[in-house]
Amino acid sequence: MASKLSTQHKILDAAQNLFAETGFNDTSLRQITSLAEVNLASVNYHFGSKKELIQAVLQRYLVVLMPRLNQEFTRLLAAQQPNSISQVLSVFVKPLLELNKVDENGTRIFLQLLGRGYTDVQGHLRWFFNHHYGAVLDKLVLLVQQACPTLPPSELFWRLHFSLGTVVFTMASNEALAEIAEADFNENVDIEGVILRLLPYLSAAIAAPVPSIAQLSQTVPLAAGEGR
Amino acid sequence: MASKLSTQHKILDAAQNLFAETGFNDTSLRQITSLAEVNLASVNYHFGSKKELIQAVLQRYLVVLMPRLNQEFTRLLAAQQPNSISQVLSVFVKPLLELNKVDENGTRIFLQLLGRGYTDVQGHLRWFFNHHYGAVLDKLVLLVQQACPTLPPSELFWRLHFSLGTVVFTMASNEALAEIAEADFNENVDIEGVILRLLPYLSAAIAAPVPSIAQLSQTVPLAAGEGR
DNA sequence: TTTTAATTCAAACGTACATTTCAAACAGGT
DNA sequence: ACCTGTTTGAAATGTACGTTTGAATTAAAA
Repeated sequence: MASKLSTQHKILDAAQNLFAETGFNDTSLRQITSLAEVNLASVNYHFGSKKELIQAVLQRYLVVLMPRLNQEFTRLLAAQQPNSISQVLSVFVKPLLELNKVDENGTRIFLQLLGRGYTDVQGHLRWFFNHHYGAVLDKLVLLVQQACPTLPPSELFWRLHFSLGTVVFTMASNEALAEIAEADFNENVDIEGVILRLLPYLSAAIAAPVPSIAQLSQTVPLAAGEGR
Repeated sequence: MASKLSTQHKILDAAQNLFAETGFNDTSLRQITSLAEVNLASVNYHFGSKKELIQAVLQRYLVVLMPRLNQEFTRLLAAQQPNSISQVLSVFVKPLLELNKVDENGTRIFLQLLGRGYTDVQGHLRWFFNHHYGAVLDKLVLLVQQACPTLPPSELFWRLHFSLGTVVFTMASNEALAEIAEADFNENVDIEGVILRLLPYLSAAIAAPVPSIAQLSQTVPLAAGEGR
């Protein structure tokens, strides 16, 4: 402990925590450098710009997580019989929790950052992500398709994004949620506990039956032209 | 068409669209007033501050939506036999779509604003919301409890927040998702379509079976002390 | 018409931001 | 010790922000 960290490392540590908590645009370089106890100019010296700092913060986790996920996906794809949706989602757990080796609270921080990347207006992040790791995600889509062969591709697309929303939002408000859960239900709720609760929820959600139009209009008797 | 709108109305219309698209903090009063074609100072004259403008934008929808939801919840609670989770979630659809009478695209805009309220750092919004409409949400919790009597209260708590995350995140990134869906699947993805897709997903998710510890460690053979 | 209040307007205020600059401090190799 | 390239430091640049001000304009009341 208390080992001498490089300026770059101190910046990355401070930046990730502030980014996760406040978002990318609402965190200033002044907040980062003052928390990191480094000079303001050192961010631009070491990373070039705020934009590149954001990418560097994410990259630190992505270079660990994505090869691990890729390896797991490849293993599952090689199986003879198709995997269940529950099996597919389960392979996320270990690689995600191993991010705690990159940094204390790494799992939570990374997932929060991921959420920020989607909700904040950061077009460069989406490009950065898809460009570097699009192939890995294609394997995931393929696995889910095999697990849920009756699901139309567009429905699968939406449900995967619904699920991303579940995870990302949960991690973003993790602190508040854990407090309430602890106060109201006397429950120990660390990040691993939340992830394990997510699995059955997401499995059932992704594999939910697709109702026909007829079934829909039965439960939701909505006249056409409801809008103005 | 082309009717003379009041300055306040023009500000609200411009503000809601920019807020929904870019977020609260990343939208400046200068963008708003220039889109509304009014003077910069008129925002502070009519609404007092940017913070109060944000609340006014949301309030325009909440005063329509929440009494409608309250009425639906009360009706369901009066039923003799408990309602299914699908029935409970279905009552959201009509009130939400009726927001299109408040403003063209009102449903989409309101849900996006709701998402922004949770992901942007806007503590005053969370207080504002819970303080004014907390009682309505309590009825929802009661209805879901009745629909899923085997679900432990703590699990229900988590799943409702998971579901909130799904909706909020989906709406926050609605634009990007709709673009991709249109490009990849040639699908018309209006807000009603997304809502109807959410219903079976959320119904199955909330009512998912709760796996025992034994079942969990079977699918996820994770050694204790995986983190640092 | 005159008076009075409500609204709009251009301009400025003070603050915070990302980024740049250039001199000072530091490092390792010779 | 001396040089050389790397890193840090304090200060300044220019831009954008929310908010305030006070005069000009409009609309309504008397």
